[in-house]
Amino acid sequence: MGSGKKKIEIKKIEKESRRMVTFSKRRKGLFKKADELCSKTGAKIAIVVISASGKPYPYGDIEAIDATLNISGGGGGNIKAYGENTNYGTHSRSNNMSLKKWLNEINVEQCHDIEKLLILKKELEEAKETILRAQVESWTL
Amino acid sequence: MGSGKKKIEIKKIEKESRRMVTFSKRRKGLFKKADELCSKTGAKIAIVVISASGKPYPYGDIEAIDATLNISGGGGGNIKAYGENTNYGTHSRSNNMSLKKWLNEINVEQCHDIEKLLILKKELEEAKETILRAQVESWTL
DNA sequence: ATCGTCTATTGATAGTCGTA
DNA sequence: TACGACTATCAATAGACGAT
Repeated sequence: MGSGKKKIEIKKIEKESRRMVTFSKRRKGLFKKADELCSKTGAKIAIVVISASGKPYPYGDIEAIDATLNISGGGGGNIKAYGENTNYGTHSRSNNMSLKKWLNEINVEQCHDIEKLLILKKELEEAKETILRAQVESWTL
Repeated sequence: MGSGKKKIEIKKIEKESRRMVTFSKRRKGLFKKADELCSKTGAKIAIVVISASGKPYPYGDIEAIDATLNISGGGGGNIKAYGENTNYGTHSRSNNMSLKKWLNEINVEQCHDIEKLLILKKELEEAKETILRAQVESWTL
């Protein structure tokens, strides 16, 4: 049997493989939490998680994010997300490249379709709650 | 004594006051989860939660998001986040108004210093290990 | 009211094993 | 190698209460 959860460790996980497993599990859990918060309170949530290896995992409407980036058009922007301090270097890329393209470029050789399928699957599952959602939409936003 | 957690209800919470309480608690929980995921796996996370009343609660670097929106400049953009289905209407606002300004306008009476301190504290803790690069541009709300 | 605290109860997950 | 399932164990939290 598994030994269950141990005490919470704030420290970073050393082993690469185990860290990936934890990342996968917790990312899933985080998105689920977002689902619940959304469903129960009618909140709108958008999340972007970037793995330690630099792979992006968006939650929410990718198209909208992408569209906004496209609207942004030219101009370089500093990429900054939680966990990346101002003084420790921000990675910049051209705004011309949309997030969508970026996703495609980076994920070519790694899990790309799987992720899309998972997202699609999630959306399908969400569809079951569409009625509730519609109700939620009409709240106040 | 409290009756503890009941079974999870996917339904929206009816009562206004109770919904706000739940929103507050769960938003806090969501951010904590993000903290843990970030600390343990070195992931970069950016989140924007918009309450049912339309109040934004960002997690991550607000400045970067704001900057990007500013770069975006003119042009209206559709605000779309999870929980808002494509077919059920997208809420739009002018991109001319930066997120920051929007935050100021809306959160004048409610934005707490505690939140800022927590974020700062988090960033300081993270700074110790920040080597990995994030690559998220920002994204809209 | 709005918030923090407490507690019963549910939910999330670290580690292990099985499968592809 | 990687993912899925399982399960012991810890974490999150709904509701009640008290403080502000």
